[in-house]
Amino acid sequence: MKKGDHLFLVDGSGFIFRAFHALPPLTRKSDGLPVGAVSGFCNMLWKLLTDARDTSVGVTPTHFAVIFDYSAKTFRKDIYDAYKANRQAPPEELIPQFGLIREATRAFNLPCIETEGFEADDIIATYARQAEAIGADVTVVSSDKDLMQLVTPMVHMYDSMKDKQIGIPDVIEKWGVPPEKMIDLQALVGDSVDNVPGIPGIGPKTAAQLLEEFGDLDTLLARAGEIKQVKRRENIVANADQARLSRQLVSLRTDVPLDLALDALVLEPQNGPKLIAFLKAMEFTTLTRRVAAACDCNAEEIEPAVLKIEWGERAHGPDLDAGVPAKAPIDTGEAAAEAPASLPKAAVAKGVGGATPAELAQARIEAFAKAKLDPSCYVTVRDVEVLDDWIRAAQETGLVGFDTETTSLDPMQAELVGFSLAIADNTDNPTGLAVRAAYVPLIHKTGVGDLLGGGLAENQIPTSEALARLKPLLEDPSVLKVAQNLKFDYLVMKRHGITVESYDDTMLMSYVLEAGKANHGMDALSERWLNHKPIAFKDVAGSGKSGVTFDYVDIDKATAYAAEDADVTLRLWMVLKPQLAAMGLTTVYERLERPLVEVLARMEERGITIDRQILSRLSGELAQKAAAFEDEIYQLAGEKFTIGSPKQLGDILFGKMGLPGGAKTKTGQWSTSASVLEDLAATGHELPRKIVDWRQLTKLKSTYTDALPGYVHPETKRVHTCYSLASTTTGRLSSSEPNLQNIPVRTAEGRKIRTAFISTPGHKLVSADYSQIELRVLAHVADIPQLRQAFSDGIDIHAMTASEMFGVPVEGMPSEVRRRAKAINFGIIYGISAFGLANQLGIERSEAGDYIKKYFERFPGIRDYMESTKSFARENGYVETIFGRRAHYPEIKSSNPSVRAFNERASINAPIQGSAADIIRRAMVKMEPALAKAGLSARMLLQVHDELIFEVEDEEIERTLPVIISTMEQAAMPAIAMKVPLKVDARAASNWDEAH
DNA sequence: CCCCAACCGTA
DNA sequence: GTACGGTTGGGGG
Repeated sequence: MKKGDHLFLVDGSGFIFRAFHALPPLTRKSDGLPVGAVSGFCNMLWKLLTDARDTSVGVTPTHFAVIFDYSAKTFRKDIYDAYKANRQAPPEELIPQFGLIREATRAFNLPCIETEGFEADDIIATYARQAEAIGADVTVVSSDKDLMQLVTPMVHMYDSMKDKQIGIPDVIEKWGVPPEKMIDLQALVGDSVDNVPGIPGIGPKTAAQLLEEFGDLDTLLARAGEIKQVKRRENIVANADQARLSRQLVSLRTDVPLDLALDALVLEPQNGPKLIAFLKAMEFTTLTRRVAAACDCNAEEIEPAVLKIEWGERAHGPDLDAGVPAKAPIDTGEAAAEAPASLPKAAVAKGVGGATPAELAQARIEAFAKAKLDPSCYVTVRDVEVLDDWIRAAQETGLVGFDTETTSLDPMQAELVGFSLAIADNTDNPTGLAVRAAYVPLIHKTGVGDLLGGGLAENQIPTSEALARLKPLLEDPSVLKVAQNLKFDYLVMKRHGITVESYDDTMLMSYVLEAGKANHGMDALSERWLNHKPIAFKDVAGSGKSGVTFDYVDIDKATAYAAEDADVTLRLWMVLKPQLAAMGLTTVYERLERPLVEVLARMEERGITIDRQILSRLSGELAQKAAAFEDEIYQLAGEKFTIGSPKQLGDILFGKMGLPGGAKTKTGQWSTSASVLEDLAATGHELPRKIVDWRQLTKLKSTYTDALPGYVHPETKRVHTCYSLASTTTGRLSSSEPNLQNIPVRTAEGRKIRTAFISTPGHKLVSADYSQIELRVLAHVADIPQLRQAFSDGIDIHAMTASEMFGVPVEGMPSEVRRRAKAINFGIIYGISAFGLANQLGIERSEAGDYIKKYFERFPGIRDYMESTKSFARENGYVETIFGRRAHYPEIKSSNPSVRAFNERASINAPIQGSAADIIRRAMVKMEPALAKAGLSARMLLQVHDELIFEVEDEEIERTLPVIISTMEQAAMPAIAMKVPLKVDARAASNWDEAH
């Protein structure tokens, strides 16, 4: 930006309120979505962008941005708790328009800006002052008096509804003071809407008169005694502090940290088709025609955009990513990763009667708790014509419950046995909801006892033919597929060449709503929400020795089971979806859960190569070493026994040999845990040490070197772990079959197992891990100055802690001192207790208590964070991550002190662990588009909580590392601007041990 | 055959 | 002190 340029800053949030009240007849789209303010906004933008010269502004913009309020929580709230406290929730019709106006802004190819902790006005002030300093002209598109303090000879305001420019004389005319005195005037007058107190009995006229007389607020307050009017004098003297506070509240900040520099606001040419697609979706016919004419496009040929905002959604809580700047500093692929699915029309356009989202959700809950499932609506589909009818019905409804039946719970091994579809005929009237469902058997066999090996049962559509019909439905972005634990079905279908597009997952919805509170399995959800106990799998397929795979289940029984599953899933969606909106959790679901389904599915499908030879050699070595220990152990014990049995071992150690017992287990047995054995070893006994070593060797052998080869897939020859998206309270993933998130790394012996995880020829494994992400998150959420500083400066965080606490200089610090500080730092993350810290460090509990006290003295903000987190948890029963994910702790108020304390520690930990989990989730969602955009072929294989592992072609490694690193480091953006930088270390090698 | 307790691998 | 999953031994049915 240079002198003579002209910057337009639009107050987006202000516009919505103003337009809403100024345009009385409520404008609605055909489905009932209210769009009056959006319409006014679009017309205004178009006018300013095309012929600002013909308005009273009289100049053409060179730079342009639209600014929004981020959320109600700003620094002003910290100064004055009551700030904007009595502002009531925006009217129902307004709510969806906040998101739509952001979408409109992006459709106009304009940057859409908001910053956490600041109001739009502060951002506008900051940009305006920066531009002015360069010598550029500024037009603030708003008529809000709060912005009038910004007016100077270079900065004008513009009231777009009255087409009136506002300059210095206009401010004086309206308020009786020049712009630079607006702050003092507002401080005296106050603002009842925003709850700025001001001084009672003083309105604009009196304030202007007083400022005229005394010059400014400070002088006025200092010389208030000179005021003749008794009442007025008393009021001013009594409320001087209130006036000073008010001045603070109304003063706009001009030092807001900005993600986009002024230069990035340069006006870009319009993207005609993109804008037209949006305008068509909004049904703004006049403006669509105008835009089409101006950019020489044929509007007929352009499909309406799929709106990401639906009526009834996002009632609370902002979409943290709503303000993704059109020109993000780093292209994170955010747009590509955005929610593909939208509610089908039939399910959307209701609730226009004015019910709140919470009321809608409650009505659904009640309706579905009463509605009965009707198995007479379940059919078996045995020919293609009938299947086509079902698929056509699903296309028309735009919404279908979907479930696969297979021979295995492992999606990489499972054979597709059949699938089911559920269709709701009258979603507009949930009380009278009728769901019909079909099961399509594909490869069911004849009777189990059939000695001929169970040939195919008759009258089943051939798999290839059925899938050819199903594929267009599953891949149709305009039909929403609803499944329970979709990742499974997604992978099964993917292996048959079908990529499911547009989906929702009821398991993930439940997880977002109730993590920590409830089980998210389908049967439990059904009992909870539908008052219906579904047929148990073991009742149709048996279990254990008498169990069969689903292809041996009788088709009638299979239909009853499978059709019911699809029915239940669809009903659960009807109940859960409105709750997401009502609870303000739609964004968490759409940004952090749903997109991961396919990202994880692809990771699982890729798998990773392990070198079985290395493992088998290791296994032999471990067996030999363990055998040697066994001999010595029997010798020392004086008899043979089952070393692996804690009970028998306890008898030997604490009975026969008479060693002093340490801790007890919860069943009252003497504990034989490693720490107890280490303590005994330290007192000079030989046996305990050998037991510890034996345990390590046998653990490595049984859990890793022996077990891993069994997971190698017979065809791909790779190991395909299964990630669970919904099994932790905090938001972390978990990995199983095999668990690749607990491969040893701490001991040299254990690390050898990592050398068996290898890259394919011509490739390397790249491991990229966040450095100290949880401590960084802590520094961010608790806002600890020393921690923030240390991370910004790249200082050793544990040494810094030690130095703060013990006064030891970082240079030449004894390692023991640092070790203690490190244990304390970890303890803090885990919701520290003196007991736990003492245990960890092997010190007295009183000494550990002293450390904690000292720590809190040096870092009082941490204590504040812990206390406020606990009281939040007690009050609400849950805690939140920085992205709004909830973790529930229903037992936080338990009368059992140890249960209560445990829940308190967990709720202190959850926002930290969970925010870190959210950050890496975001990185994973952004990663594939980022790599694709850079033209790289790297494949993401594994996630280990703070680490991502990729397989990268040798020639691409140098170009890939920076993309991976920056995607991970920027993952919180733009939803959250972290107060500390995130740091990622990455390296490449031919095996996981060397890469890590 | 199923489930639990104890133990231990990871972040 | 947080969050997981896997293996083993051992008890109950």
